[in-house]
Amino acid sequence: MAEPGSPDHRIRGAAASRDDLVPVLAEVFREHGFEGASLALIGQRLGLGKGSLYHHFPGGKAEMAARVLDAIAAWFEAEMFRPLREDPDPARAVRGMLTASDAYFRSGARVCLVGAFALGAVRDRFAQRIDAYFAAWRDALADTLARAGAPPADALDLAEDAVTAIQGALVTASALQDPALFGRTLRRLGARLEAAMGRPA
Amino acid sequence: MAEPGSPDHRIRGAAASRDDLVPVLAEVFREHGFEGASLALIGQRLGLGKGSLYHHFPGGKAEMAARVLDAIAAWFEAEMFRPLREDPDPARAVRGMLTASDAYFRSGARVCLVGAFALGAVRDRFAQRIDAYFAAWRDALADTLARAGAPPADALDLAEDAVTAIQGALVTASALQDPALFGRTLRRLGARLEAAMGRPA
DNA sequence: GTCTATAGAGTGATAGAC
DNA sequence: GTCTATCACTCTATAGAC
Repeated sequence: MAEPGSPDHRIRGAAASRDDLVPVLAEVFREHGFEGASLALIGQRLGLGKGSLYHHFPGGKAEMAARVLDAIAAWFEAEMFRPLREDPDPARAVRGMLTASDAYFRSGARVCLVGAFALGAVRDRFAQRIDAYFAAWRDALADTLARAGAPPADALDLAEDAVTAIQGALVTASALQDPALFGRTLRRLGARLEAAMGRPA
Repeated sequence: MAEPGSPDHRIRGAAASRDDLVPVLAEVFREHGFEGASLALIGQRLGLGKGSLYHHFPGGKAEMAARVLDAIAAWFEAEMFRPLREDPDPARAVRGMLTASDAYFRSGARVCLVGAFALGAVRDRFAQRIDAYFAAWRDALADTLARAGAPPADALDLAEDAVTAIQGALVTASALQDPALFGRTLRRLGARLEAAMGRPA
C-alpha cells in the first residue's frame, strides 16, 4: 500500500490502494444500494477479482460499506461541518454550505448514500454512522444559524428544516428525473435561512 | 381467486385473494426494499409457499412490486389528490392533505415506498409509476394552492416544496429514528402554505 | 525469503423462476 | 418442491518489489 502522499510507483495500472477504491465503491452503493451491489458488480467496477476485494476489505461487503460511510463522514466534517462551525462570518458559512451541497450532490444528479441507506432494513447495520451523519449536519448548522443571529429557539428547527429539505430534494429529483429541482429547493431554502438570519428577533 | 365482491367462500382461513395480499406485500417492500425483499421472506410474511406466490403473481417479484405501486397510486388518488382537486374549500383541502399524510405515514414511523424505490437502480424498473406518483401529488397540490389564492407563479413552486419536505422528513426521521421529526416538518410546512394562501399577492 | 496485491476455482447457502 | 443461477465468501496460488 502506497504511503499517503508518496509518489505513484505503480507499475502497470494495477495495485490500487484502498483509498483509491473507496470513492468508486461509494458510487456503486449509491447506484445500486447495499443489497443491490453484488460482489460481482463491485469487482467489475473496481477492476478487481474477488481475492483482491477480500485482500483490501477482509470484512467483505459490510466493511466496504463501512469504509464508504467513514469516508463520507470525513468529507462532510472537513468540507461542510467544520467550516460551518469555524467561519467567523456565519452568514457566509451558511451560504457556503448550500454551495457545497450543490457541488457534492452534483446539482441533484447524485443521490445521498446515507439517506438511501437510512430507508429500509440496511439502516440497522449502520445505524450509528447514519445517525451521526444527520445529527452532525443538523447541529453544525444550528450552531452557525444561532451565531448568525437566528433566535436560539428557532436555530435547531431551521437546521432540521434545511437538512430535511435537501434530503427530500434528492429523493424527489431522482424520482422525477429532474435534477433542476434540487437547485430550486436550495434557492427556496436559502431564502428561508437568510430571512431567519436577517431578522434576529 | 375470489371475484371482486363475491361472498367469501374460503373454507379454512386460507385462500387469501390477491387484494388481501398487496397491503402486506407493501409493508415488506417498505421494510426491506425491492432487492432486500426475498421470495422466502415474502412467502413467510404472507403465509404462502412459492407456488402460491406465483399463482397470485405470475410475473414474480416484479409483478408484486407493480401491484403494490398501483395500490398506492389508487389510495393517494382517492384519499389525497381527488379531495385536493374537488374540495370547494381549498384551504381546508390543503390542511386535509397534511392530516392525511400524517396518518398515512404513521406520524413518521412509516417510510414512503415510492421514495425508497426512487433512490437507486430499482427506479428504472418502475420509472413510469414513480414519476406519475410524484407528479400527481405536486400538480394536485399546486392546483389547490392556486384556487386558495396563492400567486399562480408560486403555486407550483410551493407544491414542489411541500412534496419535497414530506419526503425529506421521512428520510431524516428514519435516519435519526425520530418519528416526531415528521410532525415538526408538517407543522413548519403548514405554516408556509397558510402564509402563501393568506397573502394572495 | 517477505510482503503486497493479484486472480480464480470452489464452498454451501440462497436467490428467483417455474 | 425443483430447478439453475447467483449470492457472499474461503482458499490456494502466483506475480513482482524489496
